[in-house]
Amino acid sequence: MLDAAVEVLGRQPDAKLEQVAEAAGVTRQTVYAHYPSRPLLVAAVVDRITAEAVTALDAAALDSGTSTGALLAWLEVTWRLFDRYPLLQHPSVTGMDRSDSDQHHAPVAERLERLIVNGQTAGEFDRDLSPAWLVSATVALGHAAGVEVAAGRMTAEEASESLRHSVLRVYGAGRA
Amino acid sequence: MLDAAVEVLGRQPDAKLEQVAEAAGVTRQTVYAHYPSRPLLVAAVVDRITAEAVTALDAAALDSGTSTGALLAWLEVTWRLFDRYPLLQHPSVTGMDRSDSDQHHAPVAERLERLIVNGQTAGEFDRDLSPAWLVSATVALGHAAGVEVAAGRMTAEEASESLRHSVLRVYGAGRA
DNA sequence: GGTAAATTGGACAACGTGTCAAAGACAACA
DNA sequence: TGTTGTCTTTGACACGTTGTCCAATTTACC
Repeated sequence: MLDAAVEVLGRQPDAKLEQVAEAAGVTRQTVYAHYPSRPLLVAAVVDRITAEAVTALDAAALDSGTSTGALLAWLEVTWRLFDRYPLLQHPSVTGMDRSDSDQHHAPVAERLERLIVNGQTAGEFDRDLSPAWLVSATVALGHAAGVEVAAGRMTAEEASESLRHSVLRVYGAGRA
Repeated sequence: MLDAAVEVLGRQPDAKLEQVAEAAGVTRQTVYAHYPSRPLLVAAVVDRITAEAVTALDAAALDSGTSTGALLAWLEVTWRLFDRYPLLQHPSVTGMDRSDSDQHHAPVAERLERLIVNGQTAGEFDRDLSPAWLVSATVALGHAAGVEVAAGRMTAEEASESLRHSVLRVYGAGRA
């Protein structure tokens, strides 16, 4: 049933609980029996997607090779997920950060922060922006790229390229 | 009465129409008489704020001096507005972009795009990222900085500094 | 003063969320 | 076979917000 929720809410974040229930082959009240409120359900969905992301991320071996390579791999993996699950761009998730839970997608951000620190101490990335800010900036730029694509103002390739380019610049990477 | 709406919704984007009406000294139905739906009302509010922004922007004489200076001035002005009106960070406005109206806050983005083009042709900014993307990236970074402050993870000064630093890097400015 | 406009008050439908209680299904266990 | 406990279903309902309608009333203008 979480599967159904991931399927429905992942693609259509505004779907009503009734539709989730229907997709799961159950009743609305049964959904409530498992997840007391909508936000809690969404949180569970995000957790599941996060787990998927972590798997993909760890398969990408971020700790080997250059930090720049790892960064690009991270962008590649998360970029794919963002376009598979529009939910991740949706306010109900984006806005979730500041209120109660940073813990949900934390593992993903954590891996990024780790590779940033590696890159900074290795001298690959510039050291005068804090890792925490760079994480936020990276996510923000990825979000922007996704919006451009969704709005039809850029192709997925253009956006992806601009994103890589921009992020590398913010990190102060790629200078001799 | 638009004044009241700006006051209330600008600071508290989730405020109910009743509160807007109360602040305006009228009834809920009277609000509906002027603005048929909530989205239309917030659109009007955004328009008003945009006008305020344009005034401030034009007072800053963006077309004189270096493009870098103009960029920093643009950031300064919009940064101030973003923190005076949390509504601008709210989903109802942020999400408004992609659906129906880009025209509302367009003048602000347009001025940024213009100075980007100036900077690029003058060789002050790098030319291999499109102005349109740089606009989106700038707004996204500004948004991220605002969120960091709102979440208490950075002070307004730290965020503002990181924002300036990051934006300049994305633009490819500040290199010998 | 009289007319047209705007405002008010009250009531109401629609919609989604969340709650509750009672009946039904189904397994495990004796 | 019967019983117990859990999970699901069904139907109903409260609640809050948005949006609509209308008759009565105030306001403003000529």
